[in-house]
Amino acid sequence: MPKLEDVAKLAQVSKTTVSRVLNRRGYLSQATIEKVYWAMEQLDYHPNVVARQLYNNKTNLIGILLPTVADPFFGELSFELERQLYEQGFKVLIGNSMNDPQKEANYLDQLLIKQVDGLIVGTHNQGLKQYHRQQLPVVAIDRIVNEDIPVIASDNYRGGWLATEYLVQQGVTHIIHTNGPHDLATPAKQRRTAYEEVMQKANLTPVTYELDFNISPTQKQQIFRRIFVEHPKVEAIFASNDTDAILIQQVAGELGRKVPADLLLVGYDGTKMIRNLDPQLTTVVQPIEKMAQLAVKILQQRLHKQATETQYLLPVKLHQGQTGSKLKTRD
Amino acid sequence: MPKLEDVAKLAQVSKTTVSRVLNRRGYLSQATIEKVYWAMEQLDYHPNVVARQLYNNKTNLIGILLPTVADPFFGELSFELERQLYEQGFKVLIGNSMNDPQKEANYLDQLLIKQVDGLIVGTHNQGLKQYHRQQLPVVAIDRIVNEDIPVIASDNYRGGWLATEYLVQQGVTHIIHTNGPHDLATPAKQRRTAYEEVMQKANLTPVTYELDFNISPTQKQQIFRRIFVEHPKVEAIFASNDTDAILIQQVAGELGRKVPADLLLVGYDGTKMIRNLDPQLTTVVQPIEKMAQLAVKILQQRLHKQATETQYLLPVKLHQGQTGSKLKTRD
DNA sequence: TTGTATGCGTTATCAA
DNA sequence: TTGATAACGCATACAA
Repeated sequence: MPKLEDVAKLAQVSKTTVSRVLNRRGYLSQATIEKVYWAMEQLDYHPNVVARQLYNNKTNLIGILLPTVADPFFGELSFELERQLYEQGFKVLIGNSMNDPQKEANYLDQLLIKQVDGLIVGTHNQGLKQYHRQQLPVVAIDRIVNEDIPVIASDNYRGGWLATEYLVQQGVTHIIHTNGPHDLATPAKQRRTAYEEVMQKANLTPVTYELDFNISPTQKQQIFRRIFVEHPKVEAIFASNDTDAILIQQVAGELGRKVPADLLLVGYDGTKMIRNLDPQLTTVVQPIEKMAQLAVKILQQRLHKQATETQYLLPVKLHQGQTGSKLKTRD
Repeated sequence: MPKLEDVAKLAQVSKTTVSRVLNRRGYLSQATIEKVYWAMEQLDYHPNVVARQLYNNKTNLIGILLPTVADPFFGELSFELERQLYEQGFKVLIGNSMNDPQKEANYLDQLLIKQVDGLIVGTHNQGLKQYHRQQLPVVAIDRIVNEDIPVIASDNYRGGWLATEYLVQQGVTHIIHTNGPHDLATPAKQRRTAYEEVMQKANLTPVTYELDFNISPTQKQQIFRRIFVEHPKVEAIFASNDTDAILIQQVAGELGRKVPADLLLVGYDGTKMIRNLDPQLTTVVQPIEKMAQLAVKILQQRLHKQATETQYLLPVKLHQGQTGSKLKTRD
């Protein structure tokens, strides 16, 4: 690999001059500029990024820490984040904690130790005090990590409200909700809060099933079967994500209940992937692209030591497919 | 951020000694070792990775270049690759070319320029001679890039054979196949070859629809509708991937054809995501995890300048769901 | 307009 | 068993 010095020698100038040409700094005569470019081309020279990183004490690397990528929501989120960051000139180091606190801690150690300039986290596990150590700029997505870390989320309360209200308006009364474990500090809990409030306002009894994050689809199916056993009168289910909704639809099918005739179903997330695969699923759509966009913007502010809010809420909307209503919806 | 020198000062030894303790090299008295560890702890010292990279001329970074992550196959592949690489002590830089040659070239420039120690590529665009420049170790997955780059793929011919043969055995005769553009040098073309050979052997007429990679789901649906218009007698479709299969199923439904009663359907890929979402889909399962594993193993060999084969073929199997046969399959 | 010398944080060589 | 020093490749302050 040729280095600055080789170019300098070939162009018969000093390293400094080459560096200047490279970074377009200071005064330079057109003649030398051309000489240097010529030499760089001859040698197929490319600046050594690592050396630059050492000098600038910056890596231009952003770490992304997500619980999983198997869930389409996080898959799409990670994709969008990566795209946005790339456009801003950053490279991305991705870590999937797989909902494993140990694995998350490992990744974090790896990333923190001066490898990344900033961090975007969407992991569940809290208590990671290391986050705000070392002045490392951090932004959280959809997760509350820490007091002084800005959180980007969509309006989960509004999403839960929209979904539940929509079901209530369909005239059904036995509406069940599935959600994550209640001991987790995630904004997604507000979907449940909204669900319960809407239910109570309508004089209905809220019933929430809590599902652990790291259980297999098979185990989930078993829990969903239990819903129908324990609540045979169930008329509608508001699932906390689309994959669960689809699993529920299958389980319902097995048990002889057709959606939406015998069971109304509303999911959550509205990823492109699911909407391509199952466009008829009624679901609350999170603005994933905008969330990623905003996360990157806020991270930039942090990187430039600008002040930021502590929370950002993005609007959601209800995608009315066919699973949430017995009435024929307009096409 | 504390550096080696700070630790040295606090422990009252030289930088060299601290470095020795850090890397367990050379002779050291127990007393100094403990002194140094104590100092490192005091300062919460972590070695500067970038400085190490500069000295060693190695980044421990592997680039992954994939055409898209929206397709579950590549999504799962990228996830598995990342997991395997992480376990081997590598960090991963991911680039999604989005099937855009320009974007791929950009990513490549970024990655090649001495930022990554190796590359795993699964992109479509060939003619990228830069790949084998600079001795950079490269491994290709599911794509033929270049003579001297090892290719990891599953047995696409066998997969196409399994799918087509299975459909032929169902007694149907009008079997249509969808595949990517024929001018692309991908192993996936062998699915088509196998399809055509099996059809001809059975005295049936092969019909293949070619779909561009970067067209929208909506456009794809239109093409699929055309299949039913142009071939009203179609009894079965062997799609080149699962998402297409699912889109076809939807289009068929719209047109009043039920799967499998009025149309047999076999997909390709068998990702966990799709099998969770739609377990009844009959499909050819690619061993994604094993492919990732092997890719990383071969890359390691290349990194250590060991010889490698030029091609590696992994076995596939047919997942018999319910969409590929009118007969009731055993549960 | 261009060049010299120094430092970024680490590791290795050689000497003590 | 330990320490001084050079080197990795680049970019800047300062000098010319």
